[in-house]
Amino acid sequence: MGLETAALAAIASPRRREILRLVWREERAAGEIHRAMGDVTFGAVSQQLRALCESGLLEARADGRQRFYKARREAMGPVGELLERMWDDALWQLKQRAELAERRRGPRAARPRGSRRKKGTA
Amino acid sequence: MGLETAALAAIASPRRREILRLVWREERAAGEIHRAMGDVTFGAVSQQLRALCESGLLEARADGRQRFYKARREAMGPVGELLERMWDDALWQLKQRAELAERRRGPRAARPRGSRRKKGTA
DNA sequence: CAGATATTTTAGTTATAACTAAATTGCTGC
DNA sequence: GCAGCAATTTAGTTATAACTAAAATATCTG
Repeated sequence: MGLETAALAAIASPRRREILRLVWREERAAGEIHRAMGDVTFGAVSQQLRALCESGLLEARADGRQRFYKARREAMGPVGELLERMWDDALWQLKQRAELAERRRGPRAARPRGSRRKKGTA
Repeated sequence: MGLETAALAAIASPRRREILRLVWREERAAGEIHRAMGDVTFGAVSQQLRALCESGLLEARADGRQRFYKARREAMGPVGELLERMWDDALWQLKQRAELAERRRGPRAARPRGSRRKKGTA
């Protein structure tokens, strides 16, 4: 099997790189991942987890009310090696941190304006 | 020197990958690159060339009214090796082609609405 | 200088990614 | 069943990337 384009898209985003690093060697529950990331809502993390699953880069396992995620390293091919090299590189770590800090000033407000629909009451 | 984040962003985009491939081993004029790509305006190509230069992945050389671009392979580190492996992979090539075709149905219309300003006549 | 050619730049548009807050779903234990 | 926690989903927002068409810039040629 060759290289996955999904893997390239994944590693282009600091946020997704952060998730991948957390679940690279051992599975973690969604909430645990969220807590480890800070400054982003649970919902946002859940969305990224779904995207990563759908492109085959993560696998999920349900246990009780928790869901455990783990990287599918074999699906990433050479891109995986690249990631590992990155994480071992001290200089790189600084850069990644800086980029994440920038991203935190991204889409911010999204303040609610109208009333919320109730789906079940139609 | 370590890995450049810019390189990751570059290889995540099929369009920029295409440009990089064209100027990987030998320099090419902007127009030549544009003609080789098809289905995109010269302006769009020029913008991508600028972005790639600014992130240090290409170098430019002016000669008469032409501008020649060439990849700065040494700035890409391990990402460069990854790209080379991709281009040698037949399966990958099919995928890349498909993705470019999709991207061609991206931002399309941009039809003009108002009159254009004339900068020099103020 | 006028015209042709090569490229860049600008202004505006569309599509999309990433996000938030709130609602919803699913499981557990009382 | 209902309260409570974990996680997901939804609807709407903001920021941004990629693009087009037109205008501008620069260089060469007669």
